[in-house]
Amino acid sequence: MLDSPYTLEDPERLLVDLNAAQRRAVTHAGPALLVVAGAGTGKTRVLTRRVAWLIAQGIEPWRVLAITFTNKAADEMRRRLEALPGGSQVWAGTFHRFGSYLLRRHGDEIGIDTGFTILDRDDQISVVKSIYRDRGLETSDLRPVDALSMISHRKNGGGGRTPVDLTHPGAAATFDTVAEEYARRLRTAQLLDFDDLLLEALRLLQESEAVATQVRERFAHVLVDEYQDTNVVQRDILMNLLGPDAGITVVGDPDQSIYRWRGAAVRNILDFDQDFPETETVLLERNYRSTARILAAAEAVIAVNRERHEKRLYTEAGDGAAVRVIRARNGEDEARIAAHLAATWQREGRRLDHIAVFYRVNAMSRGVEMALSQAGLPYVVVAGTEFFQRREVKDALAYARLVANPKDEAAFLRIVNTPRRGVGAASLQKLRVLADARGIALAEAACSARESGMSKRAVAGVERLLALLDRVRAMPRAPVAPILDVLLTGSGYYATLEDSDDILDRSRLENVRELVAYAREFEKREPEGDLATFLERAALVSDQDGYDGESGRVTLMSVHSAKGLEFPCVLIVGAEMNHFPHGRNLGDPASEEEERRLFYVAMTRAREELVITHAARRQTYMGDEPRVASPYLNVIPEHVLAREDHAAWGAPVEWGAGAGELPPPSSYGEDIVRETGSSLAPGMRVQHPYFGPGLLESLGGDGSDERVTIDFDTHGRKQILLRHARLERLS
DNA sequence: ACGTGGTCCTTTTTT
DNA sequence: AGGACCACGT
Repeated sequence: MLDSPYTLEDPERLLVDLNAAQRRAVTHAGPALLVVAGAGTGKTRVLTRRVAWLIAQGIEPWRVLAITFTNKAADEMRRRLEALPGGSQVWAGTFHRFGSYLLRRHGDEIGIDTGFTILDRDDQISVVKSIYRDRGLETSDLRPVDALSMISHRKNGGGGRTPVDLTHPGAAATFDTVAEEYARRLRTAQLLDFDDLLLEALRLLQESEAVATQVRERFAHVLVDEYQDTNVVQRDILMNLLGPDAGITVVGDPDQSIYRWRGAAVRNILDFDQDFPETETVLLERNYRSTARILAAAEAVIAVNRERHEKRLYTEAGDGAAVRVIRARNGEDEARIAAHLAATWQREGRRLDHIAVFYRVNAMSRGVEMALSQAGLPYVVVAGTEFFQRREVKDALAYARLVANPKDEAAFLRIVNTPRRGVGAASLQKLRVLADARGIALAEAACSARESGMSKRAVAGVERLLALLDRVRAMPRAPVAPILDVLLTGSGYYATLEDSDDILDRSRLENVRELVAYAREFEKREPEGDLATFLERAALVSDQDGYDGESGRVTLMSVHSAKGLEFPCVLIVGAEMNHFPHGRNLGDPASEEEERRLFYVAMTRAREELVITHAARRQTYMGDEPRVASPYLNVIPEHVLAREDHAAWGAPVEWGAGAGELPPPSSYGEDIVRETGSSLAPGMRVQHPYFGPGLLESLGGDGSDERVTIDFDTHGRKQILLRHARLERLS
């Protein structure tokens, strides 16, 4: 690009298109800088420019560490910095990748074998479940996933409340056993879970003076993006990373902290100036992304939160279109409306990849996907990890993991009998006994299968597998794709899928082949990369990594995955009480605030068009249920909204493939509320947006003072001012 | 050892 | 409505 600002010839060029606050951030010279950057204020740009600025000031690129929230963001930053001499030597990546990087090089200093493999969530669950089986634990005392979240909670510094209630008899004892055995198994199998990557990296910096010194001497400046979503372990890593002359820059927005549930501590950003002395704070408040109406709507929602530090976003963009709130009859209609809107936008000349649909839970993508297909609109679901979590892909990777780490228990359990080798539960039980007796990893004990007392057939099966693995390990410095090919062919994995007449196996085969293709691509992209690196990349993909902004398709994703992105047109579906905010997060003020921040994140992704939909009824696993609009929709000032009700008029409406207009909406809001109010009578079952269902006992007052008494199922008897409450009648 | 069918349970978000 | 788990039969 001709006018790229990324040049060292004239560092001032790095600043020309920045506003005053952004410039202050980019050029700051002190030891610690906190950039509080509201949504759409250009923080990514500031961060990248700052790296370039530091390099222009004479810091060697390889002495810069940039921690991003996704690999995608790291790639993006590297791409921009490439224009600078040495720019590609900046270390850019996620915290987990940095942890892995340190441990791969220096782990042995603290007793971690550098040939470790990484355990993902599915693997974690399978390890825990196998502990339950081997130790005779009861899942009714404590669910394996709950044991796991407690283990994780404990490891990452335990922000927030304890995720699981251990007062249930047997739960505490079960947890202790699981936690202890889990740690032991990971250690003997040279496995690190996601939390370990951070925790052990921290321990490395704390316990090895040599490594700490080396790292501190290397990095002259550390930059961290999305600081509001870091946890205390990550903060401690930073504190241990900085040499006396090193600088640190963090960028974030407390209002966009959405990962408390996995240990993120908003306190990190709020207390940054106490953790790092001589901090200067720069506030970015000018929003370059959204129209004034969208911004006003979003601000109204976030303003309800009490735990925040005030900041005021402003935009010089025009008012823009009204934020549309659409009430649909049910979930299917809602999805059809979403597809219809996308089709309309497209007809108006919008690119499909400028349109995004966000949902609170991934399960909601299904309905939207169906509606889009029926409308003939191409779409893409952004869930990068999804591919790597498929059974067949995990199987293939498990083979590779065993090659890299012969002790990898999770990988071993996964494929020891896939395809069938006659090694069932009974055989594995015997192997476990042997492994425990010798204090070695399960997969290691497999080498002594003969001595375990397994059946002849099982021993033969295990030995066939071991021979294959040995053969591959003997391939000297082979690239990854051939390794995978030999494994999948030699094991009979390909053959099994090819010979199957199950339709699903067709696509499984394709997925496995796609993985091999991915491996080839990896080799091209990172010629230096070995098998361990490949496996690390595969283990640490993030959902956004696969996102292509120019796919030409409508983009579907969870709100969490949408973090950091922006789209001209945004649709938020499922804006209903108990769904968004999610029912599980109601009742605890801190969780409720996080839900609201999540909604705020969703809204602030939009540049020009924001449409929020909800359904009057929805099919849930409990059956067809009446739904109440999200309370968030009640705090948005009406003058920025356009409410449309497609549920009020009886008959279902067919919206064909982008044909025609939506049926004339009835307006709702004030009118409907009063209408509903006057039709209320004692004895009715009603639904309140905050208090849920209840029995209407009496009506009183008049005019604007009209009030009702309701005995709520879960909140007891309350008097409610009718003009404040959006009551709905339940059948 | 392994496939089948029935039952129960569950439903958030992800590196 | 879908998946995970168990019991049973081969």
